[in-house]
Amino acid sequence: MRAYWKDDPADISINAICALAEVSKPALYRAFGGEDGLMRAVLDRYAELVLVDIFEILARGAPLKDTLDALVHFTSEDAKMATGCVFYKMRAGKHRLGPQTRERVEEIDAGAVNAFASYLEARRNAGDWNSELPASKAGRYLVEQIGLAFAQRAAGEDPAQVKDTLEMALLALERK
Amino acid sequence: MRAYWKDDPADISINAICALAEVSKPALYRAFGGEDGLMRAVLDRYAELVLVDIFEILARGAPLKDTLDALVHFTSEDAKMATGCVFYKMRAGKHRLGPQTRERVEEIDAGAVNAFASYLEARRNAGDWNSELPASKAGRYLVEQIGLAFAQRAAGEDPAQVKDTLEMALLALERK
DNA sequence: ATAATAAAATACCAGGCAGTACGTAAATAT
DNA sequence: ATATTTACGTACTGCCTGGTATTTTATTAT
Repeated sequence: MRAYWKDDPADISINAICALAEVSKPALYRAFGGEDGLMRAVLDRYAELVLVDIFEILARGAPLKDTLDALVHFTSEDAKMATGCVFYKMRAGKHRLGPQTRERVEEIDAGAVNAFASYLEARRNAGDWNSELPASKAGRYLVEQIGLAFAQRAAGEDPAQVKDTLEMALLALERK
Repeated sequence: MRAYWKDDPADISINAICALAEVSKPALYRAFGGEDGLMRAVLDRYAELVLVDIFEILARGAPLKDTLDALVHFTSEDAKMATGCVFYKMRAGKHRLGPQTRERVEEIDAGAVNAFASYLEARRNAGDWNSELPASKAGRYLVEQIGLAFAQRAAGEDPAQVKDTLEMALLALERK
């Protein structure tokens, strides 16, 4: 997971992972079945270890501004996300994934859109979000913009600039 | 160029290109020196064949709304961009590029930010763009958002959805 | 027509990849 | 204590990669 996190999953070979983990290759194959199984397992672990933080931010049910601030901070400033996000890295190279990993990526993607949409809908009912935008469209938009920010971080861009871009993009939620 | 355009440059081998172009491998090496030289040459050709259209849109000096509409249409609806943009594909996998191609990518990137910024500055002077945003920051923002849209197209997302996302993102230019 | 030269392709190189056959060592069963 | 099973790593497979040495083909000079 750490290797996939620091580098691009597409650039890390099974051989390299075995060396890093000090595990024999057959041991890895016995445990995970193959590269697809390993990546799927990594993604599952990453989801419950890291992505859960994002869902937790939404679950607080805080006012829109606070929530967006927290998301912006987590995405563009949190030190542990300095090399980007495993989920979004895999999503960016979706066509290279095996079937198991790909399916899991799509599940998480859909789940994230949904979680954002539900949160926004709740804020709309709370009178906190005044927009004619369908919540589902806004949820999709959030997922994409956060993905862009993580891609920028993974590319080594200045966190301040990543933050600028993301904050600008999120202005669209308050409009229309 | 067509191969890099349809697929991800990182997924197209020199061997595959030689087969597609019906050219022997040494012939390709004589002409371009290597993979880096080939990609750089492709990028140059692509710039004068396709990217020029974007710069041409800006050069018209049309009102902001018209220009943004044209950019949105070109990015999210133009049929020839259905598989994304060679430049942005290379930029997305920058760490995998050779030195020549990488340098050219960075030049084009900087040039694009500049062209957008200059255009916006001109529209500000024309009283057409009322924003406190520094033009350079807005230029960077535009480059990133167009990149996101092309990445979505390359991933096969519904053009209508790509358009939605990009149009939402561009609202940020009118705000603040 | 033949010899020298230039151009171009075949066939190869080392290295890395995902994945596995197989021999060996450890643990369990009798 | 011995036989059987289970776990495990070495060493290998076939394949593909970017890049090139060598041979063959075409052209030019004599």
